[in-house]
Amino acid sequence: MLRTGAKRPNSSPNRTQSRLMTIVTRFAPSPTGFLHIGGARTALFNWLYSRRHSGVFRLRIEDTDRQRSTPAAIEAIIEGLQWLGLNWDDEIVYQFARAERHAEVAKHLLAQGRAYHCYASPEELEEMREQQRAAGKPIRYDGRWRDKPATDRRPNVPPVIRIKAPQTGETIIHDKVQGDVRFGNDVLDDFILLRSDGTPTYMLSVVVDDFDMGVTHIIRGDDHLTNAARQRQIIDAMGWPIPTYAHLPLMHGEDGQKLSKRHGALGIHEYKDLGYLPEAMRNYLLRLGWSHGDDEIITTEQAIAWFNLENIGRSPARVDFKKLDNVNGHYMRQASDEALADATLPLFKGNGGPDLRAKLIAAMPGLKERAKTLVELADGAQFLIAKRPLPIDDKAQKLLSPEGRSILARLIPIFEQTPWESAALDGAVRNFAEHNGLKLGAVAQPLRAALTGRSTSPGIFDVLVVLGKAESLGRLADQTKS
RNA sequence: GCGCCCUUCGUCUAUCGGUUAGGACUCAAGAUUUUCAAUCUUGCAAGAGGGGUUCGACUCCCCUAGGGCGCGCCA
Repeated sequence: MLRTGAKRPNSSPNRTQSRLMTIVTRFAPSPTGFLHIGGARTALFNWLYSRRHSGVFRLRIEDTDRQRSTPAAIEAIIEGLQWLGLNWDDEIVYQFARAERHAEVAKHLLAQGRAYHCYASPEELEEMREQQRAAGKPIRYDGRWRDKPATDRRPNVPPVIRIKAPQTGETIIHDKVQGDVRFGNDVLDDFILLRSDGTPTYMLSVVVDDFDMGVTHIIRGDDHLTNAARQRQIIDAMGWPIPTYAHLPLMHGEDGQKLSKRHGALGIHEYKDLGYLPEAMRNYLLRLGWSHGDDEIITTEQAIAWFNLENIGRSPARVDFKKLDNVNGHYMRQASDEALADATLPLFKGNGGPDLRAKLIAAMPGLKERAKTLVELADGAQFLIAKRPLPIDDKAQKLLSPEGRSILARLIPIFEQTPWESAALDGAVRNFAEHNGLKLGAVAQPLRAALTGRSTSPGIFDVLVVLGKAESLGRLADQTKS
C-alpha cells in the first residue's frame, strides 16, 4: 500500500498501488455541455492527486455520443480547465477516435468466450423491461441469448455483443472514499459492449481507454459507483490491473436540490465573468468535500503538498456563494495591485483611457479591500473613469446638501494652496474642520460625494491624490456652481 | 420495484470510544474609523429518530425515516 493510516478498509493487493508505479489520473468529461462546477471539482481533485505524487494528469474527451457532443462544448471544457489553471499532461485523448480499438477488445472477448452475440431487438428488450416492472422484478437483461448456440443466430439481424458476466458470487469495489462496496453478481447483467452498428458503448470505451492510457487512479463522481462494478467485469475478463477508485459525492445546489442552472450549475466560465479568481475557485472547490483539519485558506502549493484521498468526505456538499465570496475576497486582498489591475482592466471594455491601469494600481490598496469580486472592484473604481459632471447617486445627493456644498465651496480655495499629496491634504482638511467646529466626517462625506458620486469609496485623501488636483477641483466646482 | 451511497450548527467541515462537540461562512453585537470595507473581540447555532454493543458512544452494529445515484444499442 502506498498510503498508510488509511481509515477506510482497503486490503486489496492492487498492483497499481505499487510504490514504483507512476500515478496517472484522468478527467474524462463528455462534451455535451459546458464544464460545470461539479466537473471542475472532479478535475481539480484529479489534478491535485497527480501533482501531489509527481504523477500524470490526463484529459480525455468522451465524445462517443455523436448526437449530443459538440465542438463548442469541447472548447468550453478546455477553456474552463485552462482558466482554472488545471494543466493536463500529454495530448488530449478523443474517445470517438478510438472506436476501432474498443471494438477490437469486444471481439477479443467474444473470441475468448467472455462475451456473446445477442440478437434481441430494442423493442423486444423494452417489452422485457416492461414485464419486469409489472412483476416488480429487478430491471435487467435476462440473458436470453447467453447460452444459445451459434446456429440460432438470426441471419438478417446485426447482433450486439454482450459481456458474459458472472452470475454468482460478488464483486467488491475497494473505494478510497466509499470503502468496500459489495455488489451481488446476480444484480449485474450482461450489458452491451458493442452496439449492433459496431460502435462501442461507454462501459467498454472507458475501461479500454483507462487501460491504454495507463490510468492508475480513477477519481470521478459518485454516479459512476455502480458502473465500477460493471466495468470490473470487463477488466477481469481482459485480465487487466484494477485501478484504484475514489468516487466523489455529487454536489448540490444552494437549496440542496440537484445542480441546475438556477443555483450553481453555471459553466465555469461564468464564474470568471462573475469576477472570481481562479486561485479562489480552486481553494473553494477543494474545501467542498475535502478537509485538512481546520484549515480554510489553502494555497494551491499547500493543496498539492497535502491532498489525499483519505480526507475526502462521503456526503454531498452544497455550493455556497457567500463562502465563495469570502474566499475570493481573501485572495483579492492578497493579490498584488498590478495583478488585480490587469485582471480588472478588461471589465472596463476600453473605457477610461490609456492611463487607467496606472490609476487602478494607485487606487488598488483602497479598492481591493472593499470588493469581494472583480466585478465589485470595477464598480468601486467607476469614479476613476467617470466623466464630469459626475452622475451622483441618491445617497451621495443627500450628502450634497446646501451645508455640504457650502463646505466644499470653502474648501476649494484651501485646496488650491495645498501641495497635492495625501499627508498635506489630510492636514488641510482636518485643520479646516477644526476651525469650523466640524467633525471630520462632516467634511469628508460631502467631499466623497462630489469626488466619486457615491457615499462610499476608498479613503478620501487617496481619492484626491489618485484623481489629481485639476480633476478633483473640477469635480468640486461642479457641485458648488449650481 | 431492485441494488448501492449518504445523514454533526442555516451552509462547508473537524472529531479516527472518554472534548464544555472545535473551526470557517452567514447573521447579531461591540471595538476601530472620514464613508464603506478590512481587521479584532463576543454571541446565536449541530450529532435525523429508535434500538443495541460498551464502564463510556457523534464515533461500532441493526432498524426506521429522509435525501442521492444507478438499473439504455446515453455518457
